[in-house]
Amino acid sequence: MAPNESRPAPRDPTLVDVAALSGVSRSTVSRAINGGSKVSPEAQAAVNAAVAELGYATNRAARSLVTRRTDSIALVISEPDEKVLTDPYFAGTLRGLSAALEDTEFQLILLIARRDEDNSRAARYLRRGYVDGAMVVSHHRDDGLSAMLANSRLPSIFVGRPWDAPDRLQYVDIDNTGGARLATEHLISTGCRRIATVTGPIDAAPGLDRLRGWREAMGDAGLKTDAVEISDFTSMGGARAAAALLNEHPDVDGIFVASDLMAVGVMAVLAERGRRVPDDVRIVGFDQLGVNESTRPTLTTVTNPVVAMTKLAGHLLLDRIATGHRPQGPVIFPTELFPGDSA
Amino acid sequence: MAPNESRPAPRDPTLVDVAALSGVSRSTVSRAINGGSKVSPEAQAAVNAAVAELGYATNRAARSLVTRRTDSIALVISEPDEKVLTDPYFAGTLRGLSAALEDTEFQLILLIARRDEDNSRAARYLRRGYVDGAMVVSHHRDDGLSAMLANSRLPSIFVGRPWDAPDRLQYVDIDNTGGARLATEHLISTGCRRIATVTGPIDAAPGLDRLRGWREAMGDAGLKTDAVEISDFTSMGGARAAAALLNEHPDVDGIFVASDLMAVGVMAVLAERGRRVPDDVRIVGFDQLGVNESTRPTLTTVTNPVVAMTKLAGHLLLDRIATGHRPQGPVIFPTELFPGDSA
DNA sequence: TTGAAAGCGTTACCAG
DNA sequence: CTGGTAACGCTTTCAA
Repeated sequence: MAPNESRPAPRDPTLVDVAALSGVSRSTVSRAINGGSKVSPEAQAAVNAAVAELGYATNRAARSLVTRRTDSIALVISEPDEKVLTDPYFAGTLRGLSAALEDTEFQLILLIARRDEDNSRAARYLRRGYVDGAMVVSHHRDDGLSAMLANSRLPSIFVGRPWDAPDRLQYVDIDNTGGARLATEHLISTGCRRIATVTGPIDAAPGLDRLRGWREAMGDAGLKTDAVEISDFTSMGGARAAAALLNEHPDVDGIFVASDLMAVGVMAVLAERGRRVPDDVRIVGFDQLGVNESTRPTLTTVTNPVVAMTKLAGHLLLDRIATGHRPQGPVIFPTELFPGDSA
Repeated sequence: MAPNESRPAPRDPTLVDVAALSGVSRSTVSRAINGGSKVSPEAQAAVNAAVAELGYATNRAARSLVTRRTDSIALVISEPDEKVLTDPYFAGTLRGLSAALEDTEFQLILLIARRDEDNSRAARYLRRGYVDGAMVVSHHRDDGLSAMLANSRLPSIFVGRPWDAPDRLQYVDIDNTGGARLATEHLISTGCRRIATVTGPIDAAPGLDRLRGWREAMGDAGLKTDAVEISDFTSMGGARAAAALLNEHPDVDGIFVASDLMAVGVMAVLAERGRRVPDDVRIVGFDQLGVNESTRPTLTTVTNPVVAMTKLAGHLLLDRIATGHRPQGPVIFPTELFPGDSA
């Protein structure tokens, strides 16, 4: 090869190249590539062959420019404290959405909205039209996400009931209240009478709902509902809450901890103070995302089908994007008590 | 408003609109928007005002079409077993990269490459040119990622030494071997003589290197290196390994566990079998990503600055994308022993 | 069923 | 420093 002829500009193949090689027009190639409606079998075959031979891949930007779609959807995580990202719950949402997008052309764009900075960064991004849809998997009262999306044309779905306009926004959720009831009733049925709860952040729905479930069950049983520690879904937070709890209510004999991660911290403090689980204090957690199996004793907990739920949420979102349907009512997943040795 | 005049096609504002409003040409608007070189202060101001008034946002697709950049970078996670995604390590990589992209126009595209499926899915995606760069944060011998990227023009960076062509691929890493030595030497110095190790997967560099560090330290001290359990970085895996270990080597008095998550499982089994930590068996973990604080006793471990490391990796990658420089040599972060009560 | 042609909104080159 | 003009690669009418 002559030195100067050897580098014919390593340009990626385009539609034109495919058209040339397959002997049809650009238009036909385009149709063949997208679902092939109104394309003769011969043309289709020729195009397929050319695509394979050339290693052709559509230029998303060019397509996007004309279709006005981006083929990408955002997973929005709004967390004030970065540490929280450590929760296996988020890993679950990632897996669920990832699974839903698996056989599609959609790509997953991760949007982490730290609240301490200008909280509109994520909102701005979403509004700019850089994604075809948004799935919000964590969201707090003051992040403005639900209000913004309720007033936007961007298809969205919340995992967990949104703070504003839950009637106009589509969401999936688990039965947090029911799950918390289940947990609390289990403690009651095994003989606990002085039952406390360690809650998640109460500026978000899950924290609030699980607290409500505990209250309801306690009320129904005629038990006092004064032993409440508000925490943050982290294991450190759980430890702090447990310490406070033992100081203020030394007589507790059961604790409903609103997440397994917090329960780890609670159990550690209990062990430190010489309280045996379940003999002295019974514990029920919430989430069943793996950590419940690695505590000693293993944790009795409430199931939380995050992966299935976010996968469904992903499908619902894709569906809305494709059909343009209006938001449907919420889908609520049931929860169950998951047996362990801590209660 | 007359019914028919009231909907003037709610088209997003474009460069043309901005140009019209600010009284300059499209070209000038474009320059003003991108770094404003060769733009008079007046023009700049006029454009800024128009942009603000119109709420103009660049159309990424159109820009991408001509610049041939996508302004997005992929975070690639290649894990055979989905469960592993639960590791706080991944949350750390997400935070690090996310932080590096924070003040840029780049978006983070998450690519989860399950290995059981056609393992080329991720590779194909990367090769198609849909991202400007890739950061691989988990990678195993058979996933083909390192070989593919070594032969590709796509700028990439590995977090953790790549399996193939570590000399041609850029990477950042922690001193796994050194950290493991540190841990093991600490066990030795506190009097342990029968020291086992529970390793990570040995088809990936961290698992291998931490095992090597243990071997070196043991060899230097003239101790036997036969108590090795190969595991998988999960806490369940750690539990299984511990059970096997206690059966085969009941006389162990120290264990270097290659990750804190596994250490949780190990400690649970130890507790079950009535072995006290640290009195009967001393434990040192690896990672210090939070879980070390929530075990009882708290875990002595080795620091792993994932967030800082991935953040730096992100900057290095952006730098390469911007300048086109060739891959630099690796950057290795030192590790330290982090005190706890388990050793 | 096919192809020609007209954009989609931006950047980049060049002359002024 | 500025503005005109030509791409960038694709989809989508509209005729044929």
